[in-house]
Amino acid sequence: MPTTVLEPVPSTARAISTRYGGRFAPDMLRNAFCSACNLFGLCPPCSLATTEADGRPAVTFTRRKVMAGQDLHAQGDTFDCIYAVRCGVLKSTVKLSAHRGQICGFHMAGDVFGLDGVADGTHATTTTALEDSHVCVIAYAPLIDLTGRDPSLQRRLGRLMSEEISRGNRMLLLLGTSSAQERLAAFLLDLSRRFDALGYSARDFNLRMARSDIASFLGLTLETVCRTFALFQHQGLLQIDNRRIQFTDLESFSSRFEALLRAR
Amino acid sequence: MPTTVLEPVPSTARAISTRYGGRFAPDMLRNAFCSACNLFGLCPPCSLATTEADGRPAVTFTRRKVMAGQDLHAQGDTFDCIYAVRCGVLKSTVKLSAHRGQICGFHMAGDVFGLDGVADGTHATTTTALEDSHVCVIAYAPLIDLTGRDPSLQRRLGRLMSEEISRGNRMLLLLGTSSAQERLAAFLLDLSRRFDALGYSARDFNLRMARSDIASFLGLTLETVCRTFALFQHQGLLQIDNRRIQFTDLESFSSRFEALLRAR
DNA sequence: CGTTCTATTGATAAGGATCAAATGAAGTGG
DNA sequence: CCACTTCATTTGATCCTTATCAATAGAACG
Repeated sequence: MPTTVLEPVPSTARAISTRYGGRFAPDMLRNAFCSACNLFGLCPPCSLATTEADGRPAVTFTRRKVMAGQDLHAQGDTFDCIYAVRCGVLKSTVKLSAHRGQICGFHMAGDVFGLDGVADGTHATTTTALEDSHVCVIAYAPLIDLTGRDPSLQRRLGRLMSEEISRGNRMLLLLGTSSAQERLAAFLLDLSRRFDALGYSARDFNLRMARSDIASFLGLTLETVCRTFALFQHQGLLQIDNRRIQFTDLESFSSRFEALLRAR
Repeated sequence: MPTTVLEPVPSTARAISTRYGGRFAPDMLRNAFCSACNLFGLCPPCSLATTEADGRPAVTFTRRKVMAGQDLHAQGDTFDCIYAVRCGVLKSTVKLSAHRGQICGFHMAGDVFGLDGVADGTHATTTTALEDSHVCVIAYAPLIDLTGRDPSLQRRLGRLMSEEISRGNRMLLLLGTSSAQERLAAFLLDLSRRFDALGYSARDFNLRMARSDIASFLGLTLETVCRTFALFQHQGLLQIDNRRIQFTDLESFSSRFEALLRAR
């Protein structure tokens, strides 16, 4: 049967975990249903269609817990598996040196990541947990074997990779052509949509990442991110209290910046 | 047999085609060997292994000529095929509006592109020829069918997509963390390496794209690109004459900027 | 409750954008 | 083949956004 295993919510969890290094944020656990995962149907515990004729699981599959601040894998590590987020949030960074790097993505429940390692057999990014997180670990080789027998899986993997290419291109557009305000607005709107898709509030949520992470992701400095938050607040677009964001009017915020992006 | 069909070099071609809109640049034709193509082995005319048992070609495959300045496909067009460059150079642009866009890649002989369309069945970019170009057009659906029977093709397609993801991430790093000098240097070094791989000179070549294209690709203005070229020339790093680039000492140029990128 | 990260805010500087004008290259039609 | 048009490139002057440097305030954690 398709079981949608939920991690037990630790009873000691605080109402709102605002800070990096906190325990599991309960709201990120609530919706960690396999049915919302982009690999739904692949993991033995959450799918009907993943056992071979002889009853063995078709895809090698494990779970892994990553504590806040810990690396799931580092750039240069041998690639042999991809990941799906069960709960928590992680970031992937491309590093050029110890002092220069760029966060190229944040991963939330249901997101699949690690496909950049397929190209040359080593991970091209370092992935780090922003809060205590659980990931599904899917060995890549057996997964690829399975695609030979399962065209729909094949299509889904292809779509996942393609989506990642397009997402990258949209990020290039953002970094190449937009102001700090536009970048931060686009970032917030993306987050908002993703929270919405997971069943949380789209207009009231807690950022899971530090200002410096947002800055790196957007190609800005953390001071600029701070100032731009302050600006949005002064303009009455949103309320910000440390990591909590509350949009005054999400619709108008959204249309305002989408118009801005389209213009010029 | 694996035939390496070459386009005939038009006898009227000028010695060096420096300008957008010229005829085929002969040096781009010389090495349009299928063996150097990233889809080598897939096209009936250049491969042994692409016919079905009944003798039909396994992959639907055509050629297409794109004149300088013309679009091969536009953003939003229905996706049904991917492309490989036979000769010429093309650019892919993500557009947000008529006035805002970002070039996210230049494609040269042997490059495969168009995989961004797999995700939602429409092309996510507009691809335009910078000079008269020939591309191989490979229908995607039959190609995917074939991967079920050809694991090595499957792996190659996966690697192509993954490589594209990584390339995007490296571009994000460049746009997010580098100065104009670093961006232009990285761009020139990348071009140089690609020309080298195709058998051309790595230190003396003609740019196939306008300053404005380079600017868009690097997230700069064309004036900044001009000034940065001028700066490199004043520093004795290279000679530039319109679109012709000649490196004084490619080794030192390369090590200089790779050190710069790693530092800070 | 002090230590250590993280976030905010201010002052200043610099890199690149913008505006503007001139020069140069390529293509066109007489 | 030349005058003319058009588009690409170069260079200059100025402005503006964002980076940098610096200091303070605020959260989290042992």
